[in-house]
Amino acid sequence: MPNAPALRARPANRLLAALPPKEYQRLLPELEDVTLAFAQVIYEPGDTIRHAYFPNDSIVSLLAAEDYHASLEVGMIGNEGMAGISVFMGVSTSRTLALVQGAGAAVRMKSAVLRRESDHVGSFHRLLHRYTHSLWTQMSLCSACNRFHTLNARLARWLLMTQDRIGTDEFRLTQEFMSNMLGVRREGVNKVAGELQRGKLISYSRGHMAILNRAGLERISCECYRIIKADSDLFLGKG
Amino acid sequence: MPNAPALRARPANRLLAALPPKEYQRLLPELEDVTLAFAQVIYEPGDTIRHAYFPNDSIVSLLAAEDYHASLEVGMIGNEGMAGISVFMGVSTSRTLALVQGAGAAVRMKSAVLRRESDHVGSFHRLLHRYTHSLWTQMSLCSACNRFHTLNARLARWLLMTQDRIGTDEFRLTQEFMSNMLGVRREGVNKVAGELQRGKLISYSRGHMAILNRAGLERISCECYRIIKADSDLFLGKG
DNA sequence: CGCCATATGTGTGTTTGCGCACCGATGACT
DNA sequence: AGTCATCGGTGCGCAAACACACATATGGCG
Repeated sequence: MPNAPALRARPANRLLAALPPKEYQRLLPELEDVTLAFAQVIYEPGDTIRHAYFPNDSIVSLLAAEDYHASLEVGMIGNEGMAGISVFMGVSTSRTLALVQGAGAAVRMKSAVLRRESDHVGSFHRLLHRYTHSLWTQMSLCSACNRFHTLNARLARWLLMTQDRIGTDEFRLTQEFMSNMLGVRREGVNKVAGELQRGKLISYSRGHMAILNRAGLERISCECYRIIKADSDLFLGKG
Repeated sequence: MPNAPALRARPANRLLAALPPKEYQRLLPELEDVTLAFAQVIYEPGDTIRHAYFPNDSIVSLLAAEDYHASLEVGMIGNEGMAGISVFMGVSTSRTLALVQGAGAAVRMKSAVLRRESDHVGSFHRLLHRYTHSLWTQMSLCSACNRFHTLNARLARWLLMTQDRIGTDEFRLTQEFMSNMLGVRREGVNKVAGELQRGKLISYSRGHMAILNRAGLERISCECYRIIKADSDLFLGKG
């Protein structure tokens, strides 16, 4: 068992951490440590989903990709969740593009194992149901957010959500990348990111982003950030 | 059992119809016939979900409502599905606004019964999982559709989806209502609906809409319509 | 050190949809 | 038959974001 995190008493992934210790111990042999590289593609539309990924300090983004020049993030998955939830719902081919938005560590589990372990209504099953609902809520909120809120507010929200999941003040990120997530052009991101930088809320250069003033970003961001975070924390709290 | 559709051999709702006959017979005593009125509110954010609704020829829309003047449809539920899927996922309060977009018949089931009947991994459970995934796909596609496609194409898509679920060429529908679904102003709907009417694709007057040329609408609509329909039909076929 | 792919900054003109204001038409109800 | 709330049509100014076209900066690599 070369890559199994056998010595780790408590998982870094909060979804796994919400499992009863006994359940987690049972899953442990099936978990494999992996490192996710920036911009790595996890699933493409039509792909067979071979593994479910539980990020530790990495981030996986789910994208609805219209074509090469029009994509939009529909879900952000960090240590509060899992990528590959379709498998749990009985569908083993991906409908969305899943790619690594923040490099870092994750553990993964074979789809067959996920199916086996969630094929009866127990702690794991219930947890995945709750997580599905949480991601669902995130999706519908972001849908409205993308429609109604200014790019300013949305960028701030997105940066906050990213920082929450990656856990550090600095991370790799280009304007081009952000534009793909927010479904706008790079020039648009340039404009509002420039404003944030001049306001000393963030600082960036050649793909290196730093959050300087979280409180300031929270003020600029729309309510969506708070609501999504509250819902996410709630489901984990109630396990 | 006053309102039970006891004599109905096969259900009009395709989700229920996809159940093995034996399972359906077992659920039958728990199903209650209801008539849903146009614009009736099924759930509001924060509401406890008391029933799950299986439309026959009615339509329930799930809305993300920013405030009174900014709402957006995030899911459309007709005879292929069920409103109240949150209950299945273990959450009994609604996060979205669910309202009747097309008046008609439905059957409903108490939330407690839904929980009981889906609390083990059987046909019903698996079917609801697949439906959850289908609605999920619809949500993410529409999210991108709302972002990238013209109002023209989106209105055509929405009308087609509505007609598929309501089953007739004519139905009640105002521009104001459409604007709430599509997340745009009434004036915007007026503009493109006027074009469709002049092109003899639809005809409408004072809340009465008629589809005159389905094929024409399909040409104008974006691909999203076809993709969503294919995915929806697929999951029911594979039941 | 110099090159170059990558990342960022900026300008111009156009389109889409918003906000507001208002008019006209009509169906339902008294 | 008259009233009135509802529904539909339209014009105008504005803001956001688009498409396209460049200019500039810089880290990494030979």
